[in-house]
Amino acid sequence: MSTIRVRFAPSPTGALHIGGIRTALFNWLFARSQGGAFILRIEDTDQSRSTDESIQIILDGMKWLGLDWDEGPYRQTERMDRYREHIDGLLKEGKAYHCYCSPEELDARRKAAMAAGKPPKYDRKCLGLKEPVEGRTPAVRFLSLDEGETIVRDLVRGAVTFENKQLDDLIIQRSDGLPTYNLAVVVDDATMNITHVIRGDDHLNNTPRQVQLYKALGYEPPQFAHLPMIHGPDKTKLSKRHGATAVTEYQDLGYLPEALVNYLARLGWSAGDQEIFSLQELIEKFTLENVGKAPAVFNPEKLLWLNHHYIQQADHGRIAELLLDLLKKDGIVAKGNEPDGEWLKKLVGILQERSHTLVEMKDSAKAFLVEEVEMEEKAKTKHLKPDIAPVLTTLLERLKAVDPFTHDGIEKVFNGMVDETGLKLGKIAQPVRVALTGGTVSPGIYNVIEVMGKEQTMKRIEAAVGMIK
RNA sequence: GUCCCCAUCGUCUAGCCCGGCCUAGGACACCGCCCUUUCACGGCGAUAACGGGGGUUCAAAUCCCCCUGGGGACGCCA
Repeated sequence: MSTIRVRFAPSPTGALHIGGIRTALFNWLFARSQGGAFILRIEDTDQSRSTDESIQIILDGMKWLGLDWDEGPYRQTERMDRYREHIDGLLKEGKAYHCYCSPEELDARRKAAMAAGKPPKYDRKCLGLKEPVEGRTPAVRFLSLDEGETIVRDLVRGAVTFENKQLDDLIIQRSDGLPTYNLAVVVDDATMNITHVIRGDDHLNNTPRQVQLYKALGYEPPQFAHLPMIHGPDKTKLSKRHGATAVTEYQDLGYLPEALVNYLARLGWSAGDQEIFSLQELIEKFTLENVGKAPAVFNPEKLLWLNHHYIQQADHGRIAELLLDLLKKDGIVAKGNEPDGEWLKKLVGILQERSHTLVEMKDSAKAFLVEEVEMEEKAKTKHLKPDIAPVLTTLLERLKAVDPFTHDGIEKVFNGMVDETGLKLGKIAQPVRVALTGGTVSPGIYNVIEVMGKEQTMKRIEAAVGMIK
């Protein structure tokens, strides 16, 4: 039994897309669950669109999500000799031929065919050519079968039959001498001994041609598994116009990698009723049999719910570090002037359960870190009225005496105030909340006071009383 | 237009392969109630789906056919 080898083969032409990383995840999960190898290969044969920066984005994204690879990253541009050999071989055996048609001519003929209701297939104009065409560098086309049918046995879809006459002679080498995707992918998968090609559904139509190429080249085709697409709310292929689709965007939006992984895993795959999976559980439970066939609409709300879940679960220290990064990025915390680590953990502790993202947490944390609170006008006029000033002043006095300055002691002071004044707790708590945080929304007021500390609490309540007068 | 794929709550899905246990289960969202010092969290509850038509069968969400609908591919992109 040969070992299982799978690969993720992105093209470095921009952001690392949600759909792409989902494909990577499924490949990775399959490899890890089967004890196979996961190979990373960069498909950069299109030199006009590939960039090193994009490669870095791919590597960073995969590392962030914890998808480690066993081999690579290989780059196709480093394997040109291999492609050339294969192409020359096909040429020699008459399984490929030179084509001198220009892209413009081809485009015109393709459109004409479509308009006439015919399959937009290459007309083999150059097939019988004996002499080179003057002044043109040829591309190379693969001579495909025009009779019979090619059957793709797909692990998620079953047998898919294509009539060979529908398939045209695809270009395997550009006129600039570089191989095209269809050739490079076949040569690489064959020579890298890839056993399972797991990729997006949008490649299903390429598969019969690739199968023919494998055979023409004398290779055994691998097993195929085509994953359903991820759609936007309008049920079309997920793309930029649907909003955040890049992995880095989710990172910036304050999502935890385990939330994204968990969410993506459940898009097109399931294991009974289970919703929450650790990476380890995913590895244990992942099978291609449980991959669905229908496309899935990307649902940001559910991702948000998962992110909230993982923020609750996460270690306070880890969240504190991530939070600190965001705080610095926003200039709320200056470099060299970081808050105490233990204190920050306490802050995380009270912010955690109401934060769905790290960015949300950062916004709530701001009031605890700035020198001067920004007062929301509406909150101020509603809660900081003259009649509350004496209450705040009394409260201030009593709070001053609380020692240790912790939740329970603070609570006693408030309860005492409620008993004496006959006011409802909310009537006292809200003004204090506004005084301390500048707004009407925050964690429990005793927690806020404790974490803010005696000094800041005094200062801010005093300032509020001053503001009222 | 041609080819290919797909079809269960608004969304992700379980069930389908091996028909009966399905009065179709779970989750997100939404709505209601409870908890409550605000906002959340949490708890409880409700609404909500087998696209249509034909078969096959004692019995179909499950098997077959057609229709419809949706998607994808049709590049010297990957």
